Amino acid sequence: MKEGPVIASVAALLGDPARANILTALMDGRALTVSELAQAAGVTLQTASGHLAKLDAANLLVAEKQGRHRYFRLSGPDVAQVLEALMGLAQRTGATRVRTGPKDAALRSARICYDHLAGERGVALLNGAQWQGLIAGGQDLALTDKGRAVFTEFGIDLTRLEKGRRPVCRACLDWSERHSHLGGALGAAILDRLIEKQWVRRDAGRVLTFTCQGAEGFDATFGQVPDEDTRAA
Amino acid sequence: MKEGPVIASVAALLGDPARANILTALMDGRALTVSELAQAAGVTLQTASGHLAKLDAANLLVAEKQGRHRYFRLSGPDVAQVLEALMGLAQRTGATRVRTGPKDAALRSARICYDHLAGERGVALLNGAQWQGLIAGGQDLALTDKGRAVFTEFGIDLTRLEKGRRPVCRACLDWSERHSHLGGALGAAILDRLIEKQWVRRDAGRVLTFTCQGAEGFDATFGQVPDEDTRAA
DNA sequence: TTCATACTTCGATCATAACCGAACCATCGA
DNA sequence: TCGATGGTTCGGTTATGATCGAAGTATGAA
Repeated sequence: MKEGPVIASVAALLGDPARANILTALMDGRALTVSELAQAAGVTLQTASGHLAKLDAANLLVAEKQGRHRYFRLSGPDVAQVLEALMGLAQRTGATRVRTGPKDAALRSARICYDHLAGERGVALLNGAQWQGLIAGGQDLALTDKGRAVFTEFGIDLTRLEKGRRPVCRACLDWSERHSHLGGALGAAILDRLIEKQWVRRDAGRVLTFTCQGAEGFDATFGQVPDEDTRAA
Repeated sequence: MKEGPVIASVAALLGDPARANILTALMDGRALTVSELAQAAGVTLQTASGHLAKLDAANLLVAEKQGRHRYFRLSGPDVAQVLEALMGLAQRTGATRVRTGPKDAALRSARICYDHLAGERGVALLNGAQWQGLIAGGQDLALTDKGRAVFTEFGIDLTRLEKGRRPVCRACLDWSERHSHLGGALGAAILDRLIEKQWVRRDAGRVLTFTCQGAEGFDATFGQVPDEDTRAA
């Protein structure tokens, strides 16, 4: 049984600019309405409706109806990951003239990948957590006792995370950095907390912007530094 | 600048069954001729020629002429990785009726990803190497001193690997296992060595089959076991 | 109940691209 | 040099699919 047609059926869905724009608009983990997605894709409502029906039928999206509004979101983090992989490949192969504007640098620095922190900051988070012994296991990531203490102190309800079906710690390959950042339920919870503490704010699209205070706090909490005294702040 | 069209341009290339078959046929890292690829894709020579021209122009493939033969191979491991990512997404979203035949199980057990070991065995290799302290760093993988000794003893010329441009240790996400296996120059060298020692042989397509002796030797060398006494064999 | 808004469906248009037969070009070996 | 083999290019065919105007359905608010 050939694998080509299976790959092609998924890839063909991504191979239309309007549909790719729709999926990209959803990469920050939010749910958007048909109208919003039509606008994001630059097509009419009816065209967007047809595209969304296809993506829904293919289980790339999940739809929820709220009154007369129909909200769509990505069906899982692996969709975002495939999109990121394709962007990385496009860049490496020259399919995109890399116009290094401020937005590109911002995306590289810190962005949302589905629901967790990605980019340089995202990779730094995972590397720092491992360096400090909060997360162990290399590939089968797991919280250490020390990590449980630190993340609990940081404001994360670990027992709630562990009750869910989603793996707590999951390495998620970051294509702008070519290393992994932290996905999974913990990755998502950390991003929520960062935003809650106003260390980070959502910016245009998937861009995340650290506040000055937030960058300091982040580095102090998750940086690869001699940890005990710098974290007294 | 929207990312949709960039993603779509790459994805559209993968979205044709014949082209996807061509790329899949090259996923085991070999270079094949136009005729061989036409056969693998199930199209005529002239159709394959057109497809290959497109993939070549997009830098997804690299072509080499040898007399009247024209050989193509993937332009890098990230192409294989994108294909694996798409296969994983296809499976999760139900785009493939998972007919669990022996071939699927064999691919899951051990297969070639570009030029290194993937599947259960591939993940076990990386996990075991980290468990034994041969490779450190979680995400920024690096050889330890102990690892240098063990891999050298295993028959790998590390100084040659380090002279090349390719990173020695690289985590490569394994989509059948949802964890990373070991890519990079070391991953490739290990697979070469496994084949050389006849612990593994190439089988149909990308399937790798461990010999009995090879499975034992592999587990003894790279398994997550109390290492000192079992490795005396 | 009526009107406004969100969304879906239908039908027609039109551009695109995969496909293959035929012809041509390039290389190899007798 | 000729014939065989590998591969490219050309031209015509045909199926596909994105697009949008128009019309219809569903929901919410006044």
